[in-house]
Amino acid sequence: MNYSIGEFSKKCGLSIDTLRYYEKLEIIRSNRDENNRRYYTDDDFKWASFVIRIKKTGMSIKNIQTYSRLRREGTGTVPDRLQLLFDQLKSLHVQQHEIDDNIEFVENKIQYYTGLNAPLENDDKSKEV
Amino acid sequence: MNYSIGEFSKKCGLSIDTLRYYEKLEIIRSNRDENNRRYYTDDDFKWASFVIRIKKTGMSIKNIQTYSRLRREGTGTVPDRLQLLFDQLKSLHVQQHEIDDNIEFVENKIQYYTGLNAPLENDDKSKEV
DNA sequence: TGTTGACATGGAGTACACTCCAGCATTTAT
DNA sequence: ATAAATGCTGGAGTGTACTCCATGTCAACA
Repeated sequence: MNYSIGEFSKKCGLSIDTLRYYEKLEIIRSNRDENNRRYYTDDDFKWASFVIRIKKTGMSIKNIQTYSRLRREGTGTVPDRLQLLFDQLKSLHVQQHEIDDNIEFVENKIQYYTGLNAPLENDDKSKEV
Repeated sequence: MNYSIGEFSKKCGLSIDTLRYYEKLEIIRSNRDENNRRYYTDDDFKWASFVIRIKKTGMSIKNIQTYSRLRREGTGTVPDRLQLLFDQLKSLHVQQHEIDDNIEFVENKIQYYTGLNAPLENDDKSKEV
């Protein structure tokens, strides 16, 4: 099954402009028909789905670009790709702890404002934050 | 204790440019001496510390701007400020779940590549992502 | 007295990740 | 046959949150 850029855009959820942008960055490449129009295959869809999913994890476009290049270079680059994934995983674990901290902070602030706890900063209401 | 912008920058960790930028946005205001030079007080430092901390939770500059305005308007705006905090808390909980999902996804991908599990997508190694 | 050095302002530039547009070609529906 | 829709390219514009720069003022020190 082949898809025009419009069809593929609807299928994968990326805008037409984003697809062209990713192609310029060599992240999601397309094929061309006899009129120079892009078309995409089901394999392209699988790859696009992965790109979208890894992007959702917060991987930067630059790293996704690197990952895409490595993938094009073949199976010999699997260790390099794994490194990118490990880096991403590390970053996610860091974020996870930061989020926990942030939740604690905002909850404390809310408790301060709702008066369930003693004030956290000072007693001068005119200077409260 | 009063601080020049350079001293305050070192004390709070925001660059001089960022302090001036935040002042333009009316987030962290300064006082001026007889030569029109900014100076900051210890109360300003408390407020700046809060701004920096809430920013770390991912609150947008726009919402921090709103929060700052509400604070200037007095204690009557506490419910509005609480609303901003509750919104932020909600956003953090959403992020927390997304991060968990993302960690699961990346871990699975790593397991796929390290061959500890059956392939997750297809068996054609030439098409792997 | 002269030269640092910190500070002032307004405005331009940066990075990221798109998003939009002008101008043109081709395709599809009536 | 023609109008609307879809596609093409290169390049400009957007939003967020700063960051940098040119130019100028002012005070302190050698």
